[in-house]
Amino acid sequence: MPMDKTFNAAEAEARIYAAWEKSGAFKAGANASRPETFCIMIPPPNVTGSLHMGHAFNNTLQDILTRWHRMRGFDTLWQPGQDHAGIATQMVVERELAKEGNLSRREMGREKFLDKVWEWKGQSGNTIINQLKRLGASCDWSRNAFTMSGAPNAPEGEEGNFHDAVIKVFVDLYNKGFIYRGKRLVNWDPHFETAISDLEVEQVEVDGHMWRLRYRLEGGETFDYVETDADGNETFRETRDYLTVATTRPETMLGDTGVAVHPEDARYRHLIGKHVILPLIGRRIPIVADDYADPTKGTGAVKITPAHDFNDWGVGSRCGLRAVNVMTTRAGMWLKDNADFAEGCDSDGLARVIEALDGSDRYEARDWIVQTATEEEWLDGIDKDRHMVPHGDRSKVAIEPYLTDQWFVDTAKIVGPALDAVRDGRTKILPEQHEKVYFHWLENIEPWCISRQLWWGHQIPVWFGPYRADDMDPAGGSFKQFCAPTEAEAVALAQAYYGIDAVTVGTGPSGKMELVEGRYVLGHGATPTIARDPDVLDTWFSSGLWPIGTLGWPEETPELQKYFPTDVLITGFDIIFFWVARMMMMQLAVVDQIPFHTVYVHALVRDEKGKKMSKSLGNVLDPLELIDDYGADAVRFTLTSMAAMGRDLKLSKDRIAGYRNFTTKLWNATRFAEMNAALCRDVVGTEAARKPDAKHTVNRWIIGEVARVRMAVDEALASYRFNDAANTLYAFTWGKVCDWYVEFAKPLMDGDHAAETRATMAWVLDQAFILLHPIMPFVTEELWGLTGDRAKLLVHADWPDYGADLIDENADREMNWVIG
RNA sequence: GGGCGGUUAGCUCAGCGGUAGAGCACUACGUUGACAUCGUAGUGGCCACUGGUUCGAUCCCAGUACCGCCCACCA
Repeated sequence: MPMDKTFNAAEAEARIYAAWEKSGAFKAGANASRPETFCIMIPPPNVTGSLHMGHAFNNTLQDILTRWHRMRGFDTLWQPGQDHAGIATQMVVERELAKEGNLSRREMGREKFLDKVWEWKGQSGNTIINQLKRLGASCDWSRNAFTMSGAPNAPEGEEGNFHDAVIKVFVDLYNKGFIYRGKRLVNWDPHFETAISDLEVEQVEVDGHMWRLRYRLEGGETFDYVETDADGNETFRETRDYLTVATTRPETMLGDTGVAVHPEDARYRHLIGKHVILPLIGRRIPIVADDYADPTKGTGAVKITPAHDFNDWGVGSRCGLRAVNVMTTRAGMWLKDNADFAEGCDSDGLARVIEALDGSDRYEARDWIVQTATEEEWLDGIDKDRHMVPHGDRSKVAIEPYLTDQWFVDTAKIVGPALDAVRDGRTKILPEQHEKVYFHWLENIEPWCISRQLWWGHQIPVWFGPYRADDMDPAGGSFKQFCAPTEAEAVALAQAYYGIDAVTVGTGPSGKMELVEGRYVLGHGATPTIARDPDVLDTWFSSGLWPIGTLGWPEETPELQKYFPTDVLITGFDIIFFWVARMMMMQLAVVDQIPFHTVYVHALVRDEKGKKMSKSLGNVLDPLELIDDYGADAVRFTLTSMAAMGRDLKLSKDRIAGYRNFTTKLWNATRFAEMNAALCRDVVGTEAARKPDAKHTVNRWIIGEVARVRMAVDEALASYRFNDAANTLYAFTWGKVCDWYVEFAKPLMDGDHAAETRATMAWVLDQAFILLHPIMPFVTEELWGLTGDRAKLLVHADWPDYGADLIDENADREMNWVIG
């Protein structure tokens, strides 16, 4: 039965993928015939996720490298898995619960909610895996990993030890002094009510206002406000009894504890040390000198709100200003029962703002304050102002700098080795331009806030208890920390610390301290209770351990010994900081080895206008639809051909259609060979891997072309020039084999050269299938199966290594004369 | 404010110290026995601009313009 005229991708792909899996073709070490290993760690997609174009691109490149190495006989592992994605997943599940009219997260409580999340993961967690299979990804799915596997509340079927690895690393880094807890200003997401890291904040330019407020000097004092030009000539003079400050967030004035001016600013320096009276509440706040105040900006005088602004926090600590928090975790105003806030305020003013604003949203408070300032004439003016406002990257709401206790990784202490490894070339980042970005970020690294006020994640393995009498925290107020991998070990630490066995575990640390003979001791009869920190770790803390965690660390598994350090990490530049830099730091800190020797950073897949594809913009191309329409091979080949380093790629359907046609072209060249009994199965004595002994110029020429393309493809892939590999193969297959060789071969199918031509054609096509296989595995697999008895071998096809010795210069010359 | 990238055919993009390349689109012709998801032939470019290096620059260097991105911040 003759071949169909086209490759039926829709029918064949699922069948072929199932056959690959059934044969174990993707298992670690499959087809290994040499000692070298090759290992790629998949960037774990969110377990809530579904395949988008970026995944398709990223995984196509990984699959090409993986298949190429596997075919060459490397002991190969492409390690798959998913990330639990704390905020994203919690968000999705909460939304689902709301849709179904369930209890809210808080109503159902932590344990029940986590059960729901696991349930949800069980239902939809395989979505992305199945989608990756449709792409043709040759991962070893039997090793599929999950960043929450083995967590205490994980259900049946979620065994694994990733959780153990995460907890062990936390404990290790804690004991080494690389992790600490501190009260600091953090980026607070009022929607999710959690701290987030600097990286999870995105600056969004918004139309806003700059309001100028007048703060009266204490005691009705006046001064002459004088402006001068560059030459020192007076340009303006006015007697004032106030200072004007400017702000884009008037509601924060309730937390002001100072006004800063530059120490050299002639307009104000004589006022340093005096006080102004905060409108509304009458708080008396000092005028302080600090370089932060820039005489050229605004009015030169800056209101200082240490509890709600990062810069102001710095000024406050330099100048000894207290921090007054006036907001709730939902960014409403917190004024009632707020002792810090009430301190130093006049009682009438206090009562008034509490009445008007307590509990109200920050933006309502802003409006009220502006309106009141207008009515009471301490609003100096309003300017329209377009400025950047920090937003949560998930919640899309404006974040608030917020004063809380959080856990931090002291990144400065572990960043050195990660910098050195790239500086000395043990790890290369391609394209090189990204190394600069990597260096710049790491050289200026800030402490990493790793605690999140979420439920879905690895709970922080620290239990709090009261301080012992002879070990009081000099700062006071804090709790003794017991950091241990398990509750039992934490209790043991506590027992040792308190010197008694009767330590209980509760929901809040307790145990009374009493003053006895000048020393604090645990109260008579009171037994100390310790309680675990309810917070969880930043998702990236666990995914930062992906390379060792997926290979079984801390156990010395054979896979860990064999495949670590891994070889190449393929990822988009958008997570260099989130993930790559942290994997470098963490692997080096934990096992003192680089996680991979090469980082290939690819560009983003964008829409036709060059915008990042995103659901909210509605400009996404769905790779699965494209696979349905054009076949996985066409999608893969398109992405590969556009994968030039360092430049974003914009997808068009026309282009994909073009590469779908390419698969048809290859298919039909094979069909021609079939009609002429010029396939491997037809050619007696021809083993696909052996070059036929050809005499005719055309045959000698095409054999040389095959050798050339094999060398070019290897060279391209070895240097990660995926587009070169694809375009070389395209030009070879279509431009050389189909346009010229098949045409020249037609008349040779009868006559003296018939046998050698058939053998040559069979060999050429066979080689084309092999060389194309990493990029378009489905159609080549199908063709391979059709053309010979090698179907079962195909997945393990041996990659050829012939070279220049197959090139026949004389044949080249003759053919070039004909082809031109 | 700091940094990075881009500007090449109508469109999307490769490339490169020495007659400018691909795909798509377009034009004309073609039911040749692999393929109309095709074939043959063709149209189409001062390679952003200005200087410099060079025997020679689209390519290297400097600057300009516009576009895009990243980081930091604007009280």
